[in-house]
Amino acid sequence: MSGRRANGVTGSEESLAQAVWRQLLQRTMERFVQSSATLRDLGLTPGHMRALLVLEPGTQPTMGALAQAFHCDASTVTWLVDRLEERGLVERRSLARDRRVKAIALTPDGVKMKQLLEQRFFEVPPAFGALDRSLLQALRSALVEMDNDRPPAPR
Amino acid sequence: MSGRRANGVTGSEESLAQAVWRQLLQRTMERFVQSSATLRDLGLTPGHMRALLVLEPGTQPTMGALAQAFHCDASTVTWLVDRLEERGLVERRSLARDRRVKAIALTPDGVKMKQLLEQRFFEVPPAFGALDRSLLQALRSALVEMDNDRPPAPR
DNA sequence: TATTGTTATACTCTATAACTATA
DNA sequence: TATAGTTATAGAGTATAACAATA
Repeated sequence: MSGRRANGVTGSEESLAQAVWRQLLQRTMERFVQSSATLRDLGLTPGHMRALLVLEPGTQPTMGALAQAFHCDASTVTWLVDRLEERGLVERRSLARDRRVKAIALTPDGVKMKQLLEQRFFEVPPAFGALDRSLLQALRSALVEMDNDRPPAPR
Repeated sequence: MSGRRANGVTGSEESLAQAVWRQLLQRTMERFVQSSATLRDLGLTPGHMRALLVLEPGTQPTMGALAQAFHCDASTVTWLVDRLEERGLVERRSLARDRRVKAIALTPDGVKMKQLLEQRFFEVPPAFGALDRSLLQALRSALVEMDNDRPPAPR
């Protein structure tokens, strides 16, 4: 696996990028595992977290839009929003223009909880924060490119 | 949030690292979501994946060791290993020195499946592979440091 | 008596299908 | 008739407690 070539890139370069990317995925996976401890502290479930990360203050997506964002079934969103409402983190709002749809908005408590959660979840590891500015900028460009590479319909 | 300071680092530097780290976590989260499609292709569940990523060919951890690695209950490991055995990916081995413990080893099929899975899961995004060698090396050092920063007992 | 792993059981999360209320 | 969301129900995944085998 170490001497292989691809795209005209030499084997050793390929393998460096591969090793670093792998490490990156592994460190971030650990971050997710750690987040379960954070969640316990805040009295939240992974479902709560997922919702709080997607919902933005000032917006009020419909149940259907949330199902799309979460890549899950409509009934699952009903269940999840029930849990969030029980915790007082979101509220269902009926829209006058079409009384079938429900718009989901963060409550003030929900906004606070979201901030708390993001503060902890996205906390920058010291070693990463110490990286050179130029390196971070190059990395950011690459990340933007990766974002553009994504297929338009993420089903 | 943009003008805050920490550790004597100026606000704008702090905020660049923060933004890039956040992007990084978001890209890798997407990678996990994408992996569910890969899993479907391979006929595996997220549980299968988790196990295959942890198990190494040539090693045979005990059930208890797996429970620690997965941060889960002993009975959950029993259940998970049952699923893996049904698929022919692992086998339980009794140890002569202590006939209570079961050692879990990848079967030849399991090794193949692990390779296939890792090939796809750790596939390097082109934009990342195109980064400068020096940048990748700096990043690798930071990642190693992050690894060392981890608390020794990850409960 | 303590430890390793399993079984019985219950709870959470997720999906499918049938339903209610609007449109 | 079609659509947005809910309810009834079933299945996967996870945990707690009681258990069997071994130390």
